Amino acid sequence: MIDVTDIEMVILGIVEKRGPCTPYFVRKQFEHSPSPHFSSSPGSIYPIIARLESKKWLLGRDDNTGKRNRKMYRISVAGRRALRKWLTPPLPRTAVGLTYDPLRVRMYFLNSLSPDEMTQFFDETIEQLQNELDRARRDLLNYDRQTDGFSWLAAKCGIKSLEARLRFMRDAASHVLTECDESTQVN
Amino acid sequence: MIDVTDIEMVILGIVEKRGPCTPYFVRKQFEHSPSPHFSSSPGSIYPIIARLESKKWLLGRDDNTGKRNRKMYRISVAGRRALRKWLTPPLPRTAVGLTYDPLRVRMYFLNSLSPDEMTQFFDETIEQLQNELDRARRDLLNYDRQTDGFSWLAAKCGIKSLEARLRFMRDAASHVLTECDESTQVN
DNA sequence: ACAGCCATGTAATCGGTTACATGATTGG
DNA sequence: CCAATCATGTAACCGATTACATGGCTGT
Repeated sequence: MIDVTDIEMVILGIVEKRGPCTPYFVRKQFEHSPSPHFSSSPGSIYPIIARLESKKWLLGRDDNTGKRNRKMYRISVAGRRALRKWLTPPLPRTAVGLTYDPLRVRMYFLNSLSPDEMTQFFDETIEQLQNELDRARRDLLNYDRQTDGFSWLAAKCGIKSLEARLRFMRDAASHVLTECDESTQVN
Repeated sequence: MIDVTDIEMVILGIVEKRGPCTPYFVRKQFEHSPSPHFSSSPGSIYPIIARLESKKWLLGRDDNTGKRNRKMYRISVAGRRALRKWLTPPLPRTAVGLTYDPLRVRMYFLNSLSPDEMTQFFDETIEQLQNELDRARRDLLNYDRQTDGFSWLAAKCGIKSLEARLRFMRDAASHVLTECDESTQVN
């Protein structure tokens, strides 16, 4: 019985940030997001928007300006209040503390691999990370820092995070692999 | 219908890493983990261990050596194979790409706050981050780098990640707040 | 004509968690 | 003796996702 979920607040935030919009538009925002965390499928978005409407945080009305049958949603005062509450410290520890990192958790179990497989692990993930970083840097160019300052900032934050992981993996690779060399020499 | 979930592999990995153990022991590992991502409650752990047993990746047997009624689980050959497959590149994009960061996503919506509230946001989260970092650094001392190299490495990775986030938040704070000052002066 | 996008929604499922429930052992 | 910890498990729930289903509009 959690108060609010992150995906609820993200959807609410999108409507607040981009102004009144359709569920379809929200869906596209998720689809084009560089972060793959949330699904952009209709079955994921529509029920949550319905929930937000039942909480009276989003107000929906049928929009018949065009020919198409579509529904516009705008944020309510209560919705804005909920969003600001979610943004206001103190944030829950789960929001500030260690985030979940699938790479980190794999590293924890890496001694289940042979030295050769470890080498492969580091080589390939470093390359994949480099690709992700390149992509993120290209994405950053899509944001206009002047008009969309916080989108730019969040994107930059993602890049910094990827950079840190890449740096760590490079360091770890050289440490782990030289240690393996040493033990090979001893044997 | 996902092949395997991360929590399954983490439990499998713990049994592989620490040797045959009880569900209770696995539970305590989660409980004492610095990463709060997975729940350590019985209702979370026991069903997953049962699932792993039904997949024949874990083999359980009643252990009556002591007085207590407990069940020991060990990893099977197939289990070890599954674990190594999970660790072997190419990893899924979701494992290598941008991880979900509750702080980053909040930053994306930060223009919903007033300048004062933004200041508060940065000040308090920076302090919370510093606390988390201190805690993580203390935790690192519990790992013996020699005997438990990859546990140490993973912990270090978590620290590096926290450091990167803290650095970013400090930078962002000064940038955002000086910009606010400028617009105040202009008005 | 028809592919592809706009646009909306539902049903079934799935994985995980909370809350509940039980009892034995151990240390102070 | 009593609190804390060891130790196991189940039932109900919950939120999110996949897969399914429908139909109109648009550009080629």
